[in-house]
Amino acid sequence: MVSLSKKLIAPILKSSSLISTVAKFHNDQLPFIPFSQLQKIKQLECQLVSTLEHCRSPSQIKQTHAYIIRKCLHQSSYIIAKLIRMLSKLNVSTKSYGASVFSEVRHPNAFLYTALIRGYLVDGMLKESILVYNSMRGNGLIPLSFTFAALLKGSASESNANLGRQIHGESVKLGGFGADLFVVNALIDMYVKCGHLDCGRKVFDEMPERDLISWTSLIDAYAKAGEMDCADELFSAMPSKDMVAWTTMVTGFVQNARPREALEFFERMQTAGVQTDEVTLVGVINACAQLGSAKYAYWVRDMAVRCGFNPANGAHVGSALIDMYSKCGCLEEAYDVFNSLQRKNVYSYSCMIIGFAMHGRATSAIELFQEMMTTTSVKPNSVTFLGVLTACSHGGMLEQGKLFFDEMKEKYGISPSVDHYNTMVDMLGRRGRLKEAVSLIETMPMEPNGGVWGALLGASRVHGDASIAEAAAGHLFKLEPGNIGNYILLCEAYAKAGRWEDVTRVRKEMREKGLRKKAAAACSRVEGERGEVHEFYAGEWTHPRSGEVEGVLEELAEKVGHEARVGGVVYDVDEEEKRRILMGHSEKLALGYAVLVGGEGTLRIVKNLRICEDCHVFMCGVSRVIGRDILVRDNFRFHHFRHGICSCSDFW
DNA sequence: TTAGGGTTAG
Repeated sequence: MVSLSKKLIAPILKSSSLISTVAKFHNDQLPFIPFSQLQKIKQLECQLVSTLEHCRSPSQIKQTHAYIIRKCLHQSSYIIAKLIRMLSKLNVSTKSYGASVFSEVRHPNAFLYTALIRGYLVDGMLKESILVYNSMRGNGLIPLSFTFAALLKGSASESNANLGRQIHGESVKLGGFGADLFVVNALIDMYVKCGHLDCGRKVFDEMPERDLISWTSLIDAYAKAGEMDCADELFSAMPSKDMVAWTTMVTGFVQNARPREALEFFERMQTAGVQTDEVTLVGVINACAQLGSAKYAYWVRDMAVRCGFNPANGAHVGSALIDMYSKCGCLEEAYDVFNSLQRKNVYSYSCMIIGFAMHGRATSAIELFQEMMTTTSVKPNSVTFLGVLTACSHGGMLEQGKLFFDEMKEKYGISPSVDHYNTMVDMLGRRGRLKEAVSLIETMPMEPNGGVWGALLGASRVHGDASIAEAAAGHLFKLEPGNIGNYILLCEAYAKAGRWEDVTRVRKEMREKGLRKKAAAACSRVEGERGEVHEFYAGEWTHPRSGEVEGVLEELAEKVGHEARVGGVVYDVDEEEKRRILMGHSEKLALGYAVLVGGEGTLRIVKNLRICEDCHVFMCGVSRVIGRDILVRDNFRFHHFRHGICSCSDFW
């Protein structure tokens, strides 16, 4: 790297006469640079800028900077702007280095001022960048379009729409940038990021001319706001669509948990002959992860290879693949991808640790974490610790987990988030240490959320502690008034403690509040014979083969000797009807279908809600009688049923 | 010398 700099700078070292000309000019000993030498100096500037562009570390830049000073070119706005930009790109704070380099330039131009503004903005120092802007104006310089674009971006990052509006006004008044696409696109983006999508849309509608960027950023904004219909409408109206626009739609559907439509869009994109890049691929991979279908997972890997991507080279694609394989129940494949990665970063490690944790492989997760800490320079972040703590929780490793929880703050300076507390409550609760869980909640520096109280309620239910369950449920009823699951958990806790009159009271309360299980919301997916995905909804016998599925389920129930856990049914109906409702749970329908079509190997079901106790018991039994492993992914974790036993040790 | 789409979470 050093030799590269020397090679590029070598011609400058030889041109001493030029250098003395430049020095004299900058020291006001020369009124102007002779035209014959001007071209040559411009060439030297270009060479230095190119050298800077090749720098890959702050020390290389500092070295090059030393050359620049020795050759008296540190007065060149062009060179110094590049230098500040590169420092910023390499995460050197502008305040610590860029600003002092800037201050040595006696006549900075608008480019250099803008570079400094952008440097401060990268560091999140909006105030300082405004000060630089003001001194730029004070020196009589006219800002450039991207000066305003940068300042608008800065206002967006502080969610300061008023400032943004002011800056835009100034750009119109001062520079006549009223129709400049850079400025107007930044304005749209600013409004959107400040949460004023309607204002962004208004600007868009009033634009005399729009480019791909105007369209795409608005489409993305609609997608992120959950308004896919509006996004779709805009996309259709777009006069020409490129890869980024298509990808925005694909990832938009993924962000809104609509993986099927994401894949449909991707198919349309390919039919339209649009190229695919890593970003598109990450979207498609995430869609497959959401579907949880192993077949799709293999399809996407083949496609990636066909498109010429080597997952081993791309951190984004690699991490997404690890996550997808874990979520599709293919842990071995996830680990293969992980091992094949040439460069592993905190994402790849975290994805893999979380993958192990999800599958109950606590020891593997912790070993991987320790490997990361001892053999690499990768620094863990809060998500890495979430994975590690989840692993401890699922693996019942309480003492180890407590140690990690303390260390993450003391040793690594990562303060625990509400999610970390959530995991700790789960970990303690699982071991029946309910009082300790309660005191931990009391020490939380932030308000406990529904997850924390839910973990406590779930644990109280399992351990039959009705009074703690009551307290937790009290908080949950306020935080999540429409969530019927909390009422059910409380009922179960009462039932376990034999407090039947309380069970009746809560059920009555539920009826009075008109709480009903949203039947259509529960959905399970399973792959058919050819890898096609079948969806089943609770209580809906609409699948073309549901008659046969019903028969299979009845047969299985008999073989297993299944006794329905009717306690979980909150409808006020007779026992027989309760049994029928339980038999119509989506994961059972999916299971029945998979058994009906037959096949070998692990049977994989993906559910969008937490698996209920009756289904859990049923799956245990069925795994025993059919002699196949059943893998159910619910919204919390994996349940791996084998020979009548589940990997979650019946705690979830 | 500038801009739009992306990876981890019970």
